[in-house]
Amino acid sequence: MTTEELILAAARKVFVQKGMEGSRMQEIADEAGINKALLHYYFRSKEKLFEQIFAEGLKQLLPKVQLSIEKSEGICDFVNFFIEYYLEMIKELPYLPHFVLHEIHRDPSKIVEIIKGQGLPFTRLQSLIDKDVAAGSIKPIQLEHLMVNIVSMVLFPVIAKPIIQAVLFGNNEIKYATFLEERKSVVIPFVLQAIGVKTN
Amino acid sequence: MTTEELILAAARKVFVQKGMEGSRMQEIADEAGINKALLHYYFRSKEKLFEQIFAEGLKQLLPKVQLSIEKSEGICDFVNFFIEYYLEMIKELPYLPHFVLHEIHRDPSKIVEIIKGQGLPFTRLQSLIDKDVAAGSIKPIQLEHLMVNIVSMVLFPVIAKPIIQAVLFGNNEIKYATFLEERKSVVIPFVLQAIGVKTN
DNA sequence: ATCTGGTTTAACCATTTAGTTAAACCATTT
DNA sequence: AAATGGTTTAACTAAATGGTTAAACCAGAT
Repeated sequence: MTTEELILAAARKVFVQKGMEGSRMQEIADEAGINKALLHYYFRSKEKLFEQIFAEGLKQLLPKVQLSIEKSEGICDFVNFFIEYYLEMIKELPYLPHFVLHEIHRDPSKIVEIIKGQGLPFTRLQSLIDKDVAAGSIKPIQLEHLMVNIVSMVLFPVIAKPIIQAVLFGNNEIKYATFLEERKSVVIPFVLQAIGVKTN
Repeated sequence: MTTEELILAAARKVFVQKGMEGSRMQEIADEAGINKALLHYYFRSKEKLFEQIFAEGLKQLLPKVQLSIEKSEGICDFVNFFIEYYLEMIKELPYLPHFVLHEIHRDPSKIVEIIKGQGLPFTRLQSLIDKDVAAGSIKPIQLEHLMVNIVSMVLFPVIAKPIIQAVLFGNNEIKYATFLEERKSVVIPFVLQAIGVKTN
């Protein structure tokens, strides 16, 4: 592992867990097992180092949408792919959503640049909905609300982990983990039923 | 307005917007129009002042659950009351959810104390569900998943405001505001349909 | 008027923290 | 083996920041 990769890995760990303002360059240096001055040698400033971690994080969060839309033949497919992908991702990177959301909240201007050129294929998704509505296989629903509903139900449970674990599961870590495991088999039917897909 | 209230109002504004780590005592003093030393005269430390704002914030977020459960005769009532209450609250305090979530994430031990003694009436809610399931008016669903689904769809849209506004509405503030206004009339039917309540 | 005691301020202190510098290190080339 | 040049370090600087202190302020009591 090169020094640069070492630094990035350490920065990722610290930044994602504590955020830009909660992180210290010294802590990142310690985590990487190097001198603090080396951080500045490889990445001029804290801001520059942070940008890299943040952009990388945001990019990991978005392409799932694109892929899910492209793979889908109908809205039902999309719901399945999308929820499955996202739940898979947060299992591996549970801190990512809160990190990205918090930093965007701190400086909303950062999205603009990164999202520019991403150009998600919402028109295709819209036509999938239109087709299914016309066929009478789902009830009419606004694309934006459907998207937000799904993303909410997938991401919020990890963003609010501490409070959910405390309020609903008496701070029992295992019960919370089980709960997360169940999400896939709960959220998919929940959404499908909500948009009026006939289930057996 | 007393000096103490002045400080609390300023601290609320700054802390809720920038979080504990992002806030400076000087900024709070400026916001309150007083000397920085006065903050320490009234509230010994940043930590103490913050605790007060945070506890107050968390308490504003929870009682809605209690009230909604107590007022409801069936799960359908609950869904209506709960969603309506929360959407009303975030209209007035849109920064609160992100603030509370972020600070809990930073130091999860804080919940434990505050939630202790809150004792939400989940057993009553469970019996409401059981009754409606037995009567065949709704499909079986786990209380915890239903709760999380609803809270997710209500709170996430404000937590993720910047990203939703950018990705879905081309950063058009008004379109986002309209979207939020529509949530009530979208989310309530969405949930009711999802749990199998017959709608006309 | 002046004494008293809570309130407010300006000036200060100690620590933390991002960032710099100059020297040391070390592999590769000559 | 001496020179070269990228890499790493220890020591340092400047600014920011939470917190303290001693004096000034000021309303109400004496």
